[in-house]
Amino acid sequence: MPDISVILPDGSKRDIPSGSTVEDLARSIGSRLAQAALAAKVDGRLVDVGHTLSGGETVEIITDKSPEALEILRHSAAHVMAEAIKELFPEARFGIGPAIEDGFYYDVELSASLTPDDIGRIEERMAHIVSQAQPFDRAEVTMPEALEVFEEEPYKLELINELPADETISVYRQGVFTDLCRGPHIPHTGRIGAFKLMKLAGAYWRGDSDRPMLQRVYGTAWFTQKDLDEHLTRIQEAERRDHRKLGRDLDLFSLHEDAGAGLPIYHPKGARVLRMIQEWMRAELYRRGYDEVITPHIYKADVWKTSGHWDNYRENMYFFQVDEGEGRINDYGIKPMNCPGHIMVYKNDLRSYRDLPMRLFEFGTVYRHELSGVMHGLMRARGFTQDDAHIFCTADQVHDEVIAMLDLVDHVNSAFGFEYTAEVSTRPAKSMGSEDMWEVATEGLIGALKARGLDYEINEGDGAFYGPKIDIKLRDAIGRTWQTATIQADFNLPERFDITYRTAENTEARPFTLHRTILGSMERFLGILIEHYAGAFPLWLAPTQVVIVPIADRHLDYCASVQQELQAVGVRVETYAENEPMRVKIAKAQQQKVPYMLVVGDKEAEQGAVSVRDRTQGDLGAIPVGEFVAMLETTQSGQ
RNA sequence: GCCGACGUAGCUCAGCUGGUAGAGCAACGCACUCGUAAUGCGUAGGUCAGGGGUUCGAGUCCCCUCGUCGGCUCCA
Repeated sequence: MPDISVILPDGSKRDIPSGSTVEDLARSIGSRLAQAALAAKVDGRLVDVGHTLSGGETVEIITDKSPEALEILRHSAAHVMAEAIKELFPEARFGIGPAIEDGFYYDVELSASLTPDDIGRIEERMAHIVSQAQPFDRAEVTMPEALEVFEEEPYKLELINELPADETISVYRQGVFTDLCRGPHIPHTGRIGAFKLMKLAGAYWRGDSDRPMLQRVYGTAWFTQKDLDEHLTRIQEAERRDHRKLGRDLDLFSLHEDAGAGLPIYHPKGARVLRMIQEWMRAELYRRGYDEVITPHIYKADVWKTSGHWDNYRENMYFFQVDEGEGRINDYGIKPMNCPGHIMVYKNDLRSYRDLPMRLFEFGTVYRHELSGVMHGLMRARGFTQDDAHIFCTADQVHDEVIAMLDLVDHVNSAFGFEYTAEVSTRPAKSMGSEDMWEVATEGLIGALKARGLDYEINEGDGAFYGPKIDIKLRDAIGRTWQTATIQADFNLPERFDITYRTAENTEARPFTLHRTILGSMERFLGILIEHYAGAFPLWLAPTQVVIVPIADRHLDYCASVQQELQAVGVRVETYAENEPMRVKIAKAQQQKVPYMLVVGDKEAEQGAVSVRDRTQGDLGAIPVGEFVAMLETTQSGQ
């Protein structure tokens, strides 16, 4: 048989007999590689190890070391789960079952709801299937054949019917389960080293709330038990950091059924942290040419009619009626956004190009009636405070304004130790504003990102109908991403409220409006910070920075004088004066994640000193009070 | 809003197939006055989320509402 040759990733050529598969190639290179081969990338396209090579391709063997490997494994695990479900529930009809970050899921339609017991049974079946090392068999079929194979699978039929008529349709079979699938898959089910089913949820078919709701089973899969264990440990770590739990343990905030869902109530310590962030932010904004405004929480409905909220956002708003006397009844709406107030400030006077850019900011508390199922502690609430600002500027100022915002984003994120990425969303199908405006605004955004050397992804057509936007996603201490800052151009409001300015040529022009938040919502940002720091706020944010721990009652007087001395220089300090052994007080302060504990006994009282205990480093020994204050100042100025 | 699970003391949880509610921590009181992560003893604390129903009897079974959790959808 004549040889063909393929190119390996290192650029070398390798001759193999014609008709060889990827597996044959791997074996010809080495038996270890043949053992390790999971799939391959042929000319950049992922294929199974059973794929027949035709010669001339560039071939990269995928092993469990490859970046694509886990995704392939998890996709295969989804098929194994589907097989198990089909064995247990023959009436099951299948939707889709992709690999996702950290795992996979499969959507199925069943006559009855799955229970946690069922999950256990499915896992057992899966373990059995894995132990059998069932091969994944690939076959290519024509459209009519595919329609026949899946005649009892309405969801699969829907997917097939949407494929282009000339598409090669591949199906994969292992055991009793056959799936419409592009592949590739691992060679056989035995390669799934470790898996676990994680949770059950409802999911609309194709994400459409008008279509049937299927049952979604989530799982995770890894090459080794060790990897799975580490994954489970990471989940535990995330639970340990959960801001809802820490918020209670650290006495930061609470949520009350009686008060209403999604309405966080801040306790003194939570309020203190929030105010620290706001004060810091406010100083930063003044420095950057912003002016603070304060606007009402409610407006007459007419305002919301003008702004468009009445027509487009009403179901998310709280409206109420007020009897103003003599039978006059007015509708009022609670603000879900701060724009109208800021616009009114702008509109209050004639504006000239000399006034621009005008940067108005507000810590504006807004209320949105979010769907009942979406609330999540501080991260998703119905009442929250945005660090909101609107910049009114001319077209040619957009670029510099956006650069300034990105600069602020960078400053803020690095102050808290976050890395971040940017995404640009462009014009959607349904949108307003001229092509020209979109062009200018989108270029302004992208140009600014480039000027700052920030990498970004583009979400084509994902912008708001009123303008393009940049979203900033930050990455916390354990690698999770959160959306916080958003920078949006808005063509809608200037139009609706008919705001203008006088140009240098004494003509009337419409300003550009840029809407932006840097922290997003204070609630969400605080929640992210709590989880990022696992509750151990850095010194400058810690609600209590120092706890004084007297050893015995006779030291209380001295404690009071130390406390006064610290308070005098603005240190947030408490004394644990209750009648407990000192070990207990230290344990409590550690649990409260207080940065410094000052142990005070006979020795310290005599010498005018304090024994400093750092929450992470432990006992640092005794130093004079003045020295401790200097130490705090040094640490704090690092911020 | 939709699917599923859940809601017992301030917190974490126990309470089997219906028979009149329990622990640890926290709180309060007393004793101990203590040297770097939890002193001992005692006391008090619950309309078992709320409402309705089934039953001789409901924390336990059924229905509704509210809330929480995990997803979906939404995120002008």
